[in-house]
Amino acid sequence: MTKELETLVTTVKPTSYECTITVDCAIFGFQDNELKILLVKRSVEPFKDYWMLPGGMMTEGMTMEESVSNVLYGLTGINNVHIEQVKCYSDVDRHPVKRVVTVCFYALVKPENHPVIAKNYVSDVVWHSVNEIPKLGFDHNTLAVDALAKLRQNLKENLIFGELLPEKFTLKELQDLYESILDESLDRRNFRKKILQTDLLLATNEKKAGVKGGPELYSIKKK
Amino acid sequence: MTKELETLVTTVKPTSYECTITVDCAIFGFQDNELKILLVKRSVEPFKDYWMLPGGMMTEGMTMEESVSNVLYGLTGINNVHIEQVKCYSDVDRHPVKRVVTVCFYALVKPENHPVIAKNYVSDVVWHSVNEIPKLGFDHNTLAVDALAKLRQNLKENLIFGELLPEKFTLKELQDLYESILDESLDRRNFRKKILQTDLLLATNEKKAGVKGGPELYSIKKK
DNA sequence: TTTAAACTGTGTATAAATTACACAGTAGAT
DNA sequence: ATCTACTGTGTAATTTATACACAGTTTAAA
Repeated sequence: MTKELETLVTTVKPTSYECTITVDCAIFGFQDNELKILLVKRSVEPFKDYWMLPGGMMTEGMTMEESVSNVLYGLTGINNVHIEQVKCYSDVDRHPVKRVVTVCFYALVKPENHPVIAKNYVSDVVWHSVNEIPKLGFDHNTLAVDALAKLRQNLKENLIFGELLPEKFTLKELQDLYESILDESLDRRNFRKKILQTDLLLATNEKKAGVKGGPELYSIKKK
Repeated sequence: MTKELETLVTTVKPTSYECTITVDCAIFGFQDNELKILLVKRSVEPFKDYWMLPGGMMTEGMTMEESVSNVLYGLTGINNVHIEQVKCYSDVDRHPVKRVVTVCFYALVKPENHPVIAKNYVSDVVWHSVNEIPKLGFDHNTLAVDALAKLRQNLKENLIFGELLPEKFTLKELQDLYESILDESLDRRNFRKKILQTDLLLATNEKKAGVKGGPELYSIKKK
């Protein structure tokens, strides 16, 4: 009981208990008509040679969001990408070296535009299908599952598809993306109807070459 | 640029940067037919005499969830209450004394069963209507708004109403609760139809005394 | 104890949203 | 020139959500 009360009454002092905070990011990309997640292989202990979600420390003077942006920039060279917070994880033993609280985010990027680079404590980087994620280091399987669930939820609620497609895309490509993320197949006519009446897309009056039928190219309407 | 790369490559070491973490909790209760939120008045600087969400430090050896439970226990004496994580906040300057990252939760409790107590750095405690929350200390107005939004979302998606009602309640009481949380009025017959076909409720075959019409009492079905 | 007031409990018709489904036209490949 | 694989389009059927009224029960007041 004393312990509980102690927690409640302790206001923050310069000497208060401190703890390391990291950010981890589920980076999703759409490649070969499939939703992929970016995994990095760790070259140092603990969890040497395990695949993991890319992440890094939250450092002095930076918010978590800024820290995630830096992780993204370092791996893919991308800036200014939309990220979403997924959840915070604080199990006492989740990190073997010391106590580390982590906050998970997800981001959506276009793999083809941003070749990924392995460096420093990362020995390998790969775009991996979300359907068969291997055993990851730390508690990253949990983070990955939660991030994907959050992405699906956001897609259903808000029709957000961020940076996953090229600037100009056909409705078929968009539908493939949706089907891939939601892992279910959608009726073509109904999908088209629904997505067009949201007024989120702009017809470019260009047709995509190289594909039979000559489909219209759309872009995302800037509001 | 050097700073960005540095962030990415730094794996956690025993000497890694550390930061204080707090948990704050939007405690919702249903009282006088209205959704209330529990606010505490702070008796110490900074933000002396401001109303705030109750909160406390995340301490060594405890998860955030455990820390929140302790905050709840200290204020209301309740144990084992269902809590939901809302979001993590990491603005560098959100706390004037030192850098503090906070994670916000919400909890649902029955005010009548749990008289609240002001003690230690709290000089006053009050159940306050969610519709006119005053200027709170720190960034707690943001947390409160986000917590309420999350509660509404969860109510709509999952029909969760946790500990907000007594063990046995009438459909009218449940509807009042919904209307209060969602801040909109619902059709009585449609509400009844919808809630009964979810199969979440159990008719007790008892009637509530003291109210005209003699309404049936229901309880939440244990699954 | 009678009456009035306030509530409970119930079903159906209408509107809105979602789903299922087929064929003619166009571009690419042979 | 022809075949193939794709695009683009509308309507009917189903499901889901909404609107709405009256008879029965209990309490409170006369």
